[in-house]
Amino acid sequence: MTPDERIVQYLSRYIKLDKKEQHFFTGLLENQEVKKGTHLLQQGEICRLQYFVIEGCLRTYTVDEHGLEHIIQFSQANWWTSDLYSGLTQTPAEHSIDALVHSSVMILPFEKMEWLYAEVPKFERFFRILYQNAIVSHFRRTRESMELTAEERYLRFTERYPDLQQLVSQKHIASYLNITPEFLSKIRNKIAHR
Amino acid sequence: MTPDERIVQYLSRYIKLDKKEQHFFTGLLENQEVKKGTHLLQQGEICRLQYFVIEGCLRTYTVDEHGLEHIIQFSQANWWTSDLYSGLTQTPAEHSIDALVHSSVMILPFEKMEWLYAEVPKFERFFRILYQNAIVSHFRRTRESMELTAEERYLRFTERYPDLQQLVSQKHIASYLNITPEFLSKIRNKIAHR
DNA sequence: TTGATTTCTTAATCTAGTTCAAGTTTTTTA
DNA sequence: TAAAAAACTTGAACTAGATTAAGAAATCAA
Repeated sequence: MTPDERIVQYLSRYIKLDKKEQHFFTGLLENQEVKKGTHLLQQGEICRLQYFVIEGCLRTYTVDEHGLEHIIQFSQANWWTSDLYSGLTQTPAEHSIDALVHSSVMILPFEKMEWLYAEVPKFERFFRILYQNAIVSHFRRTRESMELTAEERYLRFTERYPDLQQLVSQKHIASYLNITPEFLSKIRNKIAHR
Repeated sequence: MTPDERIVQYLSRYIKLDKKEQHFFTGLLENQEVKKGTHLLQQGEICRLQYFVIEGCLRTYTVDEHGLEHIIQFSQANWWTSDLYSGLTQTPAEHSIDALVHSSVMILPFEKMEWLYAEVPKFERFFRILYQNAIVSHFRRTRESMELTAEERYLRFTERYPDLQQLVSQKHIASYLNITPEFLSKIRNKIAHR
């Protein structure tokens, strides 16, 4: 399947588009192959693009004032990512985005969004549903960060994303869980000897 | 202004509705006066209603397995709240909602949503924008919980919500910041003597 | 393929924030 | 308006997780 076909199939879970609408949409997109380590967005830049992952894995992260990286989100196949606030307001991004493995992404520029909504209002519905689901995930993450210990969060992570566990380094998982790599190592050791 | 007028005025920031559309929308709503302490949703129930705060303040929180409360969100005037996942899937709610002070809310039932979207598609746009903004806030909260110390989070909170600081108890602010009331008390003492 | 770099592990020491407990102030209720 | 309940404060003891450091294992680059 081509990337165009992949994203259209993905959309069909949420909205039904006719051929003309599909074509209009895919006409706004560009496919990009992204090598491992490539930066798609740097903190401080203005975010002009939204990324839809066809395959591979991206990370969205910030670097705090002590130089520590904090991974806010991993984005695997069929996930969208960008710095939404920066993209909407055209102000400098708080987040950086890069590829953790070789990836294939579709690019949808923010500047095309109002045109898309005007031409195919079904995309208002699509993004309404997409964002609705994203909010549910964010609530869950906030809840789990408040209720669970580091070990519990790690176990949830391995259950929820068994594939990610293989794909990305422990250092990155630790960053996502908001603990140090050293402490994650101890947690894993403890779990293994149980 | 009546509650109907208030919510219509609020909507006009995002979408332009004619009289007929306004009327259709307000016809789906009910106004409710909520006394301090009233439970609008209990963890475990199925969430059937969405609340829009006209005035007052609600809290959305969970109770963990140790019986500790964690406040996920405060909702003041012009904020929406509900347990979105429960409402969308009609499964038991993870969150509870109650009123921290006497409040006035508009109620929009989940079961009316598809009808609303069908009759007035502009509401797809409205909720798309609403959810978009909510995601921006969630990202910011996640980032701050990862990057900042308890004291820094408290200072941000007081800057961002100076009014809430007056309105709700320190116990609740501590819960929102994910620290104990004792530790918040110490932070405040430290700040005061500086 | 080897040397360099990065990642992971282990252990000692440290600290931000928790827990427990007791006293004080404020708010609620009858 | 008095008494009960809830919220806030303070301090001592504790702990989950951080920091530092050094070695081992894995990965990468030439």
